[in-house]
Amino acid sequence: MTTSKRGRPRLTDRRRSGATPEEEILDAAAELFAANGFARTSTRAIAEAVGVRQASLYHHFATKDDILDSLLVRTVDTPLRLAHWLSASEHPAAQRLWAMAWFDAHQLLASKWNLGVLLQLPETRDPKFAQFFGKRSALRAAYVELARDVGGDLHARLPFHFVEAAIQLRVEEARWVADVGPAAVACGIADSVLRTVGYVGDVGGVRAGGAALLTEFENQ
Amino acid sequence: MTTSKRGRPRLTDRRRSGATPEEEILDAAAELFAANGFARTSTRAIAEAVGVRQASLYHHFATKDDILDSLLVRTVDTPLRLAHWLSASEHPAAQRLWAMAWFDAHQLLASKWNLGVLLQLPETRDPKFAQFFGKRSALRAAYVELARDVGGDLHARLPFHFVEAAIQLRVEEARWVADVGPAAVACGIADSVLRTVGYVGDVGGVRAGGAALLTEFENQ
DNA sequence: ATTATCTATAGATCTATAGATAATGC
DNA sequence: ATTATCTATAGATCTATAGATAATGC
Repeated sequence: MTTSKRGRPRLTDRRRSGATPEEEILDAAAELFAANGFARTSTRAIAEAVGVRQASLYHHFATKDDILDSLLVRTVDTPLRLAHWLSASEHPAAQRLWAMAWFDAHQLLASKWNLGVLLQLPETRDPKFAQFFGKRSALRAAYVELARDVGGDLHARLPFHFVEAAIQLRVEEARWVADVGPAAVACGIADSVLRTVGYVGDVGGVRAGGAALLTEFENQ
Repeated sequence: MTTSKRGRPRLTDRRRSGATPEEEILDAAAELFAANGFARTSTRAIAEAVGVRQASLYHHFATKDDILDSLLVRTVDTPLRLAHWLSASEHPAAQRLWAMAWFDAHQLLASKWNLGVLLQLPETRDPKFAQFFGKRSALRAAYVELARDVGGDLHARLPFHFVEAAIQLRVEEARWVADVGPAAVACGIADSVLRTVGYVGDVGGVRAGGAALLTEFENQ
């Protein structure tokens, strides 16, 4: 809570959320990268948003790329943990897929900044970000696995990308998302994903089961 | 066919497809913007891909932004024409929505370069590209209209963004898209879109009707 | 002594402009 | 004369490094 007072004092008071300088920098970078992209966000702009001099960032991150790397890994880590947890669970496949889709879509829609857009930045394809890339591939594979458990091979590659449509929804349908709420939008996406893979039963029961799964996951 | 020989000769032979220098530049820029993003593609890199000196681009385009602008407008123009044509047609709503989704997804998946990624670049949100933005909004609105004609308000905002999931499919599932083919993937997306808006009837007939609509459009 | 900041700047870009040049067309 | 290219470069970045400085901690 009380920030350490070691080191030369800053010229400006703290203004960013984040307990450590690293977290302040990541918070500022997340906002700016999501709004303007990586290449168009200068280290100077990040430093200004934090309230330090440009060169001071380099005490905490070796390069600008390292800042993006930290953000990318954070974005994919939680959904991937859920995917692993679900694949070990014994619940009906439809409930597991619904839970995965809802949780992921909801995180994309409701996180503080629209970090999802980072996933679509061209910079992200650089082999430099190998750790992130591996985790993202694992998440994609988990979606395909879940989809097959529900509906066989039918359209099994689509759910992952339909869920990530939430990213553009948040950019282009911001008003609507705010009006009906991220939870309702995530619910619509998860329902659609079930229909996409050919699930024809009642969705109401799946929703309830899926929601219960997520509560269990968060208390685990 | 025979390229004009006016002006000082180039140092290098022509190597890019495109009948005019403008089209050569757009082709090179499309490839590079789609692969590396706008900000990370320098005018020098575009010029090298064309086979001219960096400054020579400026005889044809006033700024780098103008190159992107031309590409953006092209990308959205054809789908928007189809949307207008469909809204004037009398065919069943499900066929019209299916045709729109298939055509748009197919263009995104099968165009020479993955121009769709341009739509998601952060640069695209700049008010500078107002003409493009207006056309894109019109296309989005047309999708919502079609979706409502099929299934009422249920998830009417989703189809447009599910179709654009084709962009990421082409980036991240390139192998699969190549294997099953753009037409089949577009078909899967269009089917899913129908299910998303609550269509529960047989899809086979809708496909045939939708395909017939598209033939009619292309011969119109 | 250690730490986190600061100031200053090197070196590498990158966009766009100015003006010269080498063709064709009239 | 007109056109499409070329060469050269101004001016504005931007990232990362070097080294000074002002706190705390031991």
